[in-house]
Amino acid sequence: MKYQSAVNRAVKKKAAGLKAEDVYSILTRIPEGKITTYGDIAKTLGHPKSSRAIGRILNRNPNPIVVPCHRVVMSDGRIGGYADGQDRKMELLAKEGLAFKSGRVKDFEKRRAVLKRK
DNA sequence: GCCATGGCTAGTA
DNA sequence: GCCATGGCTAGTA
Repeated sequence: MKYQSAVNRAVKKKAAGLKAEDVYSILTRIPEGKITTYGDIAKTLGHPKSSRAIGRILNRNPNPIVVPCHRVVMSDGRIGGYADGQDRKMELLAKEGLAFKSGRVKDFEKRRAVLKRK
């Protein structure tokens, strides 16, 4: 996969510039009891294909106290990852009033926050 | 290469 | 399931 990575690099170079700070900034405005998705954050920041990169950024969340990254789940309502484990993530969400059904957030659509850039 | 994703398709029941 | 994506780091030279 040599040719592909060359192509990828070219494409990446064009798109570049996803700031961790912008990601955290959006997160701090998601209220308790609401959630969003990796993809929604990516789109809001103008990088519709960078959902996975968002996950990587959240993984190194420097300050879990002020940045509630447990409120970010997958696009299909599944829990998604968490540095301290999925169980911990669900525990926190439950505490904020969320419920789960077969591995997914219950009433997923109703729980989605509307994101605004800055 | 690895990954806290997502979207789309084939293939089963 | 498959694979494109993009940010990042370990590990080689």
